[in-house]
Amino acid sequence: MKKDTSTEEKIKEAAKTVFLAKGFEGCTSREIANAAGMNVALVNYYFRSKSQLFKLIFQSAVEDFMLSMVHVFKTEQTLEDKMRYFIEKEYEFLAKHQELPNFIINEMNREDGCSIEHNHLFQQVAETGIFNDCINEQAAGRMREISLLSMILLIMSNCHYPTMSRKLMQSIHQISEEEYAAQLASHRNHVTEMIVAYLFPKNSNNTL
Amino acid sequence: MKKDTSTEEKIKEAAKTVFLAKGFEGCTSREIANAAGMNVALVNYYFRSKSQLFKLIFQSAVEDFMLSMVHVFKTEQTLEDKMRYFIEKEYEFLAKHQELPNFIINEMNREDGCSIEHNHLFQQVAETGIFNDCINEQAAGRMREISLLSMILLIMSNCHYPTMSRKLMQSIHQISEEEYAAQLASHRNHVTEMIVAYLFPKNSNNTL
DNA sequence: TATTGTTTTAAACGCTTGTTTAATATTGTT
DNA sequence: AACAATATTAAACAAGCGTTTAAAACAATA
Repeated sequence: MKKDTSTEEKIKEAAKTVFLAKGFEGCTSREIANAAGMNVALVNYYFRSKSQLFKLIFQSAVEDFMLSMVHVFKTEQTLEDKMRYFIEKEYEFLAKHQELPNFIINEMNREDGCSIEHNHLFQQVAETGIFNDCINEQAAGRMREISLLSMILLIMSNCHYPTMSRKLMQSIHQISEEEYAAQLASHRNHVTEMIVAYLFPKNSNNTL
Repeated sequence: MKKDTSTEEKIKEAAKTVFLAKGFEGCTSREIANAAGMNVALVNYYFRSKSQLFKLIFQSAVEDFMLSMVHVFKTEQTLEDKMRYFIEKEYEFLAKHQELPNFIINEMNREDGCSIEHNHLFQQVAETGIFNDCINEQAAGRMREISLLSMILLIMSNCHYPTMSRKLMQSIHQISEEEYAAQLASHRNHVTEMIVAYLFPKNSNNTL
């Protein structure tokens, strides 16, 4: 039937690149078609509309995010080590997908923008048992009493924001892309130690 | 001469509201004109073009940000108290200007987007002596050795991201706007204690 | 009141947008 | 080889975009 499956896939890939870089309103259907080396009409032939194609890309972007989370939380380690490992992996992941956090947050803020189908994705994270682990450790007095929301916020703030604000920080500090990447690596250590020390006060060995 | 100065000002105010909510590409000249209760042509009559008007709004938004910073750093307190006070004021400020962080970061990432004129604004912050204070305290061993960039990143991450990700967090945790605002208030305390404890290890009295 | 300069308007400009159409090229099936 | 189904194309569509125009309304001055 299909002459070449790759046409549909090529458009999808091009769309992902363009949408992630510029957002829904920041690009055109023709731009996506050109990036895929295809005719404009093919975008709608395969995906009905620009919005529909965007929704597809958005959902898969959210999934990418969640799965990178799930992978870490499934490992067998102490909760503290999971946190350390998670932050490490998150920084690695974000180095490869710089635009992702901004992309998702922008889209959620846009009117008529996409939203995430809550049940399916969040359940996967919950199934790793990470939240129960936290509650148990808190009950045992080995972890600071803190809401799940605050804990997630602490971690995501310190992982995502440094990536999202790259251009802003480069501008403020007048440094190159490479220098900032290097700074990020050392910042990751600060973030890890700071968060772990705060969440697990008794274990922490504060070294100046 | 001018029949009513408020026409120009009304357009500017409407533009600020609309641009902050939707970004440059997310709105139209007509939308701004309508929000101001004016004719489309008047936007270009007073501001030459959509882009020129946007640049004006952008610069004033960046200035708002910087000035709220400068105000805090000018106070007479210990460095640690300045940090506490700064985080407090930043949360207050962001509660009133929720869209600001996202607005600035998006604009800096957009191609052909605005950039901040570095010298003028950053110098004002530097003139408060905050950076010298840090260097001095570090030299005296009262503050952790950490780059200025990392310090700024720590603070901004934990202040800005919780505001920027409001919609995302509401969606993940299935909570209302009011509930999230309440959570933010308690999160601010965690952030303050965590950062202060990390930056000033000797002074910190970790209470679980 | 007549004249000037400024402010506001409705309409139009050329261009780009997302989407559709209708014709053509390509493939798979018999 | 002939036919049907799919894939691809160039062209067109109406709608919306930022911007300009040229005329009208208004205010100030003399």
